[in-house]
Amino acid sequence: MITIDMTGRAPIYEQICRSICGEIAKGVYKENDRIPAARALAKELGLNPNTVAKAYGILEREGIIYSVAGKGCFVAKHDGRADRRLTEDFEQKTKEALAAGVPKQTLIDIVENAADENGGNG
Amino acid sequence: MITIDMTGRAPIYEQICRSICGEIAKGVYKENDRIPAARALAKELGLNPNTVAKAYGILEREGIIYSVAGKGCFVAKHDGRADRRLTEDFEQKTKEALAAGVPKQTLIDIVENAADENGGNG
Amino acid sequence: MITIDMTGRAPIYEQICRSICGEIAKGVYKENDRIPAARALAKELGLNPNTVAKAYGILEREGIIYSVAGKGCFVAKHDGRADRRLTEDFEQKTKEALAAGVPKQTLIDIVENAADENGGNG
Amino acid sequence: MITIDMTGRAPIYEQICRSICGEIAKGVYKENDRIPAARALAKELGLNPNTVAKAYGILEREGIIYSVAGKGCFVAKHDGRADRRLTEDFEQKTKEALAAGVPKQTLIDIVENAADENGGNG
DNA sequence: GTGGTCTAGACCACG
DNA sequence: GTGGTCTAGACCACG
Repeated sequence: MITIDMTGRAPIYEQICRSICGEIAKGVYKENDRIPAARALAKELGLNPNTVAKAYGILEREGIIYSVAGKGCFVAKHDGRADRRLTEDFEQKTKEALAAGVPKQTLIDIVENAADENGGNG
Repeated sequence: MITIDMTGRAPIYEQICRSICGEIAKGVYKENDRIPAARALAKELGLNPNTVAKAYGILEREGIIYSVAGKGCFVAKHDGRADRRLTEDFEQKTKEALAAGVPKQTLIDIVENAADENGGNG
Repeated sequence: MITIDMTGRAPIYEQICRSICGEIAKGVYKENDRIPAARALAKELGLNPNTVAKAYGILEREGIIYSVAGKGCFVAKHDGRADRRLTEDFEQKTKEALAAGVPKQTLIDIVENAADENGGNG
Repeated sequence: MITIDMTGRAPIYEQICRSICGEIAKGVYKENDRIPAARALAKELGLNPNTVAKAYGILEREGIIYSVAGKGCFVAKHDGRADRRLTEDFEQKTKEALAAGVPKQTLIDIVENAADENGGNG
């Protein structure tokens, strides 16, 4: 399920990238699975087709998906890239918080609390 | 020590806001302490005075500092706002990662590793 | 209708903020309605675009509006923030007057008289 | 009792003006009473003497006090000017709120609530 | 000297 | 076209 938050501060194309990586990481989209056609997804989400195309182009350049002319886009061989993409921002913000002097334990507490609210997953 | 990462994606004024909040959280700047003059800080960092002024204006509107006409800007009464500002982004990214299906433990491992690299603080 | 009093002592950007909150409070701008483009409004009011941008930036940071890249600014979910903004100064001045020893009834009389002059609204 | 809020947004000289008008309105300073010497008041409040001098100059120009060379400043004949000064800002903010569409009754409620908190005076 | 405001003009990301 | 950011430079109130 690809969802977009129009009110969010993250660019839409970036949200699409992450959303697709999330599905790959969760195993919803497996290796060599076809992902939704760019135009169909754009229509479904009410987005400009160029925006979805941009997201797919980025994922292809990153080696997370590959495109076959006239066939569509497919999930590339798994090597952790999709998973890493989901934690990149988190890692960046972790470093920033630590650099600002926030104690490690404070961050872990935040993760624990958020996980509890999220339904005890993990 | 207020520092700016010109290569970073965060706006300069936002980095200034966070940097000052970090100093407040660490106790470097205490209640009613004067923070650096906007123009002096701009000169020191090689920035336009308006950029620093924007940061100070935001911090004042948020109640983290207050300005006294002709005197400068000072740290307002402590109430955790400065500390919260430092972990807001981290919390947001934590939620996004969890929502994307990243296991809690993966996030904690990232925090632990980053803390080690950061000098074992925490 | 967004209007500015150039002779007033309130900063222009603050007048814009309040004016927009007034339209929201009156229901002229409803949830998810688009507010005027910053540049168009600046042109209409004879202001520098930056001044309007400052107002919009403040309203967004306060959660009263949200911006969508390339689309414009929109009214955020209603939660009374816009309404509160319109009476904040009044409340502050009320407290100051009472603290200075002005009787409550004197203030109410002033409100009644002003309302009559304003066209008997209320 | 003349008091100043250094963290406040109102200029110090204006706070002095109002504070003295408040004492006059309350009858603490009566007609022809001598008000505190500018230099003494500045020392007591930790202010620049020029700031107090500016406030006294304004009150004299407004006819609220009069100065006698070598003797000091004294309360002028009562004619409501001091009282009006205390409600001027309130009246201004009342008009602004009404113009923004705030119902009269909302303002009266705010006055009532503030008066209750202020100790039921009025 | 200090911060607050505004104009002018430029560049950028996003869609 | 839209808002977001930044530089440059000016003027003002305040003390």
